[in-house]
Amino acid sequence: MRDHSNLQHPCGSCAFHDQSIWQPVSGDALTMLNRRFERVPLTSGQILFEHGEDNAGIYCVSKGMIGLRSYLGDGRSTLLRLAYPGEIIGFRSFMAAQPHHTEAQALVPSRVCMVPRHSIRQIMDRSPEVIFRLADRCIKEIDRSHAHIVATANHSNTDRLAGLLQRLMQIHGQDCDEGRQMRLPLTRIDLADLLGIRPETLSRVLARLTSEGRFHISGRTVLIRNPGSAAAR
Amino acid sequence: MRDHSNLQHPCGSCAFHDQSIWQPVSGDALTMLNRRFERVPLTSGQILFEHGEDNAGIYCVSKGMIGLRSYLGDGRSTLLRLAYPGEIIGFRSFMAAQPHHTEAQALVPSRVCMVPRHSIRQIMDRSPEVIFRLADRCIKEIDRSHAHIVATANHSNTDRLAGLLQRLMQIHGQDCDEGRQMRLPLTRIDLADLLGIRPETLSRVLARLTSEGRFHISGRTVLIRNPGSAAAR
DNA sequence: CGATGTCATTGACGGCCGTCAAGAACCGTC
DNA sequence: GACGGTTCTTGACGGCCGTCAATGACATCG
Repeated sequence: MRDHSNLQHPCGSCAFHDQSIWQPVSGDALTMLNRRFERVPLTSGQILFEHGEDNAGIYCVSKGMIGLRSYLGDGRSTLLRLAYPGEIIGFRSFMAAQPHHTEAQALVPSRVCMVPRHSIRQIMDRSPEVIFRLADRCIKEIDRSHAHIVATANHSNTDRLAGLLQRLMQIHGQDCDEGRQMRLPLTRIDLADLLGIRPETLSRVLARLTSEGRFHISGRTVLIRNPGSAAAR
Repeated sequence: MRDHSNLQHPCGSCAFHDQSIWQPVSGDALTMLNRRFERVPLTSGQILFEHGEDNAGIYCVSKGMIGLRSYLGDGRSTLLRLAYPGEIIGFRSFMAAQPHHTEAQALVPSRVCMVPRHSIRQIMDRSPEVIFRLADRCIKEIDRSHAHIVATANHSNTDRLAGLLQRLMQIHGQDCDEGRQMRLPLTRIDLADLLGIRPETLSRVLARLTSEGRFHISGRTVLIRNPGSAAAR
């Protein structure tokens, strides 16, 4: 449709290209996006941004897994949620025009794609559709939070942990002779944070799941035999 | 600045007029807003919209208190949050262009101001600033959810209930000889939902707070003596 | 006024969770 | 391979929570 249509889109190589918030960008804005777009590799454990830091832009996870933590006044932190490829992080801080309220850390070797804050405004002016894609991600975040509240109120910690392991297994696991196996990408403390319980309790819930035969857990190795049943509970 | 400047703004009579998402509307859009803007009184217990219903527009609470519930498949529901004057509801469904995922119910006699869905798009086209105000409310909702997760992970139910009662007391209470008093605007079941516990447990936590002397609770009547200390905990 | 249904409290009981503390397993580095 | 630090597990214990069940309080309606 335009004379810029032969320009390559920076998200073009991503599997979730269609879902990218930058997908609607074209024309002049696409040229700008290509110039300012930056791929950032992250080692396991590396901090992408810290609590209190000024917003540098919006990040889209393209590989790996990013953990978002909330820091309390006294230095303690709570893992709030995990972000996977296709998800964007840093948008809360960007939209509120405030410093980050959370810390982002790569929990496995990862890569994110960053678009600087100043460029985003210009891109949005030329491609307003981006705003609605961004709003859509906000909605998803709200839905996720609501689902979390409802799950907390209606399911036992055991069942919620089983569901969490199931989801992690889908993403991080690989099939083997006995079923499906993975190396847990999270510490016990982080797992406990996601459920809102203490690490000691988490150890006991894990032991319970193992003794019930639902999972076989040893250290960071998790195995599910007979992955026939797809439903989590 | 414009020849429409003598037009009255429909939110003008609200105390939180400055914060209204419609505050930036002016000119032609203000005329349209005035024509489509509708004040809806609600009796206590009245349902504003139901789960599964199509979105009719965005509502702004102008008086009273609205409860937002999530319905599960089996008919059980969970009170997710309370909305007070100045807060908007129905925006999730509006922005996602989906039917409502929650049910809104007036928990005390209330009034909301509604702007129909079709008009909002036209108003937004003329006053794009409204979009950013709407986004700001999304951010607030996300922040609220994050604070909820952190509080659940780091505070006992007793302390969280004390904090909730304190906040309710600020809004619904009135000073009396002995301190500050209110009639609880929530059933035990709804209070329990907000904390993610069972009604029976809530009764016991309330009894605990009373026996500790932090509150004096009898039925729906709650009293705090010596309201000197302002902090919740 | 009595009937009815909802809301709220209380008791008993088992089990789960939080806390403290000690020890085991795992990891990196040297 | 030894070391030190972190992570993880386990035990003991008190207390809180979920469940079931029964009772009491309250409002509404006929």
